Amino acid sequence: MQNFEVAWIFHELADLLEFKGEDFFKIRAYRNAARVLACLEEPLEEIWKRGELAKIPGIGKNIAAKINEVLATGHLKKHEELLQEIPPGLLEIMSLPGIGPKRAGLIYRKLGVASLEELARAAREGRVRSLPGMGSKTESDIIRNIEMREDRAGRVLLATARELAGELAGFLKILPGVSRVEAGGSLRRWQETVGDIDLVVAASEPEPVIQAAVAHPRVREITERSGNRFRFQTQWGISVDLEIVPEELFVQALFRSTGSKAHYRKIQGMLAGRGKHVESDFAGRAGKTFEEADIYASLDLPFIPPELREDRGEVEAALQGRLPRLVELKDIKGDLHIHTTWSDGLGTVEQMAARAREKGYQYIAVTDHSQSLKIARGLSLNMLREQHRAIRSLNEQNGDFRILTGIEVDILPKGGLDCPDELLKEADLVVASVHSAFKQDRETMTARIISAVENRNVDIIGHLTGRLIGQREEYALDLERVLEAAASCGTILEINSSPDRLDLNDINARKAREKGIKMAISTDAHDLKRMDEMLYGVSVARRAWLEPGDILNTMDIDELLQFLRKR
DNA sequence: GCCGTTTTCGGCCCGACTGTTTTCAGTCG
Repeated sequence: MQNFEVAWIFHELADLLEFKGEDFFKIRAYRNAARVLACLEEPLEEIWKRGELAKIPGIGKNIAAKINEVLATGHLKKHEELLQEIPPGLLEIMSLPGIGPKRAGLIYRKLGVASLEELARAAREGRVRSLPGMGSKTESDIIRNIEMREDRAGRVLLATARELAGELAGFLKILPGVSRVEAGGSLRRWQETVGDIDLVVAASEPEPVIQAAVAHPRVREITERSGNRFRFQTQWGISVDLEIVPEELFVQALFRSTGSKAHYRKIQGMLAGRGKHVESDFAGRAGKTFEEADIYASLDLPFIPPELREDRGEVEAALQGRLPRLVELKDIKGDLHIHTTWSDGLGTVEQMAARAREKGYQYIAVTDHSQSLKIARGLSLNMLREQHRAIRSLNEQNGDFRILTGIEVDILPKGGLDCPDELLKEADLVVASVHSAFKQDRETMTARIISAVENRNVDIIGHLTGRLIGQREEYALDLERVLEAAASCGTILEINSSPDRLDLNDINARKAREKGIKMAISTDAHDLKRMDEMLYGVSVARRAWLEPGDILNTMDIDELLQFLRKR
């Protein structure tokens, strides 16, 4: 069992207990445990075998016993019992924005509604507004949010899909007779969500591959099968399409699988114009193998990276020799949005810095939350001063690595920042973000954010649109005006690498680039593990056609400090 | 539930917003 699978049980347990109206602190303890377990770097089973579960911070005697039960039996009795008692659909209802345990309970008791589907129907029929405390606005919010969820039904976050794809590909690769395995499709193009995983396998014989795949613990059943293609359902609810081809056809199969359809068709058309075909002209044979670059080269085109293959002008740019030199993970020299134990992070400043060093970074910026964000233990002004003193003294000890003093300052509902300008001025780097009053109207929200963009002390605007993929829509915002303001003030916009944020997204980041706005790719990490998510931010930047020069944190430390001073 | 200790209980979490009301409960970050 993977750590996050154990964590998930406690996460769900907390939701179930919340529905039952259990003690707040007990629920918080379970939530905290789920978070800590999901962030562990060592496999939980190892810690368990050493008998050191209760040594994990946030895990006491009781939760340790429950983890023991989960690892020994594969499930948790208390969790299963609650699932029997409470319809699982209620948890989904509770996860809708604006609906918590009380309202879900009310909806269940008064309307007999226990699933999203039933709730959508009840809302459309105007039955929800009859409940105390709920009116027509709540009703239309419910409908909108359920529709948003339906839109992405069956789609999963890129990071989740990549994890599963990596595990399956690693497994298939070592089978006898298998020479190459790669994921194609939207996953290879690094789309923010994917509908299913496409794996292309080069193997001498398809049958042994499929037999082995079916035996993999993550695989539930084969759902379709035609020729050399197999579709199966996994334990994670993600479908996998497996295409098994002889090695000489691997590259063309991968190329086709990668798509996008529009890009593929365009290339196909251009090849046809030269009397060529992907299928017949790029099948390898004895002494001759092809790579994707050969397909492009036959059209006198440079290799087009999968992230660009969306038919958004990449073929035309390639024809004119104007393809960007896309930013790469190795261009990144530091992380400019990091939380620590001073606010709601799980790692200390020293730990986060040490990890950054291991990654080969030259710097990080410690940007803990500001005073108003109470739930995240936002730092009081005095604590902030104290933290910055502590960081300066740390910097004196390690000469070749720089920790920037910073803050993620809240952009307050009425505009203005949650920290006086004198203090912001002293910090090396200021990220300003919205964490409250998401439902303001477009005009108010736009003015609010522009007030931060125009503040001379603000360097970067964090997660600009506030969306959480599949969970929360972006707030109402005149993006065009915000971009204009950022361009004219030289304010930097963040590409937040969190797999459920990816905010700015590819489209908006490309717009920003066209306006000459610089961007910072940051993880917003709250623990060591999530510092690894930088690659997802980089993938957004690549899909947005960004080059190293567009990105603030590709700068060396000296260049960065000079740049920040001049702003 | 966990944690820490002033060592076995008391503290941990709080203010603002929203949609509904007409004074506030529920939700959120």
